[in-house]
Amino acid sequence: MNVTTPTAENCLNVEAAIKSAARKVFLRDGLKGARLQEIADIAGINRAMLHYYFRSKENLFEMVFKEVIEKMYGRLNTVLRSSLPIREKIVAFAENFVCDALENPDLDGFFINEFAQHPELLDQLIFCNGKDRPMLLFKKEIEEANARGEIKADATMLIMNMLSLCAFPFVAKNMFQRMFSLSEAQMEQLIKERLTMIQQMLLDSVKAD
Amino acid sequence: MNVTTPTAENCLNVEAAIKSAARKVFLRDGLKGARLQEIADIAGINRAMLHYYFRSKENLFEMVFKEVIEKMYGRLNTVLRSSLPIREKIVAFAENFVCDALENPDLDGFFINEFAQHPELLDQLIFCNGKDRPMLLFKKEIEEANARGEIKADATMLIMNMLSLCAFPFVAKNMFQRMFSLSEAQMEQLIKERLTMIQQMLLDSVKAD
DNA sequence: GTCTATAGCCAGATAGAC
DNA sequence: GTCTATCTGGCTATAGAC
Repeated sequence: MNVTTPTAENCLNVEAAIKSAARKVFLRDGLKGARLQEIADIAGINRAMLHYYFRSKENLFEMVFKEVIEKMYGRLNTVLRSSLPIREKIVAFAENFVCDALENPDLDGFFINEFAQHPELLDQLIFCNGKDRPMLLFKKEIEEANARGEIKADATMLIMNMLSLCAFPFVAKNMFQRMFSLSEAQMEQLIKERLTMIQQMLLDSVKAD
Repeated sequence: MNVTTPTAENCLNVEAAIKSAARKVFLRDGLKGARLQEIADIAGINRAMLHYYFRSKENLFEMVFKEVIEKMYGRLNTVLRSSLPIREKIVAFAENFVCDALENPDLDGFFINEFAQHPELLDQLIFCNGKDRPMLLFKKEIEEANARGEIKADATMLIMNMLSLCAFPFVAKNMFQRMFSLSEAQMEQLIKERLTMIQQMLLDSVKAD
């Protein structure tokens, strides 16, 4: 390989570096909190280059955010579109959600915060892009399983409980770590052990009795 | 009453107006997101006056934040320091937490976010002020109830579950409302109905079986 | 494509008249 | 105590040389 840096290739490298850096910083600090200087530093370029490749901060953010949404859809759909029976789907969802979140610990907090701060932006991305909405499909499926008498649960509440139990420890990770003086590793261990318990809680909560 | 505005009284009024305005804006937008201009507008004064009464933005924030912490301690201690038996304490905690959160819907999200963004600031306020830590006392109480065989539950996990089920719907309020197309009133109604269910889930989760 | 320099904006903080 | 005017700094964005 020659070192005469072909333009197109360079371009891809730089773009990839920027996107990677931007994802890191935006996920940690949010739209308002992120600084272009830091993204440029991490990507190994200067601020002017950021504007050359992506016109504006919001542009860059939107791109990162869309990727995060895609990732979320991906991990949700893997389970929710499967043909598992309802109980196993609940268990698989929790497993899937928690394991993915362990790999991207900032993701849930980022999502919740940006949603709270920029509802208008997120509306478009989530509801107006022609995609199905995994959670609404799942809600329907729960209602059908109810009608068939397989489970007994209010669909909206069940989904709320699933997301609460799965996501909150990540959203409030800092708080819990300090509250109980847990190291990073201990916290991760705890969340892994907790998975079995919350799966059981969720199953118990839909038992027709 | 004369209208010749006694200084001291005026001072109190202005200070109270500022604190009230600051609480509103900081709770909604966080430390970084809040604008002094808006706080001044709501308090009916100009920015210069803010700096006259409170030296800096961070000063003002700290005051508001301390009040929020006090409020939290208040609502937690009411239940956690009571002499209720452990099961009833769990039920009462959930009821207390949810009802208080309904009255201050921004509070939980504010707390979680600021905690995530400024851990250093919060350490001092929470752990170094000579107060007891309600949650740690409660953890101990759970462990003792376990030792006596009254319940069977890991203390840390139980507390995580309690906080997750109680707080997450408020933290992710926006998301849930849009996900299920719920109005403000519907969301409030849902959370009220949900209370009984999460109390039952928590009780089920500590049943010694 | 890459850089330096700078424009332009906005927010927090301060000076100083009244 | 209250106001207007201004300073200062940080950040996004752009102009223009190379």
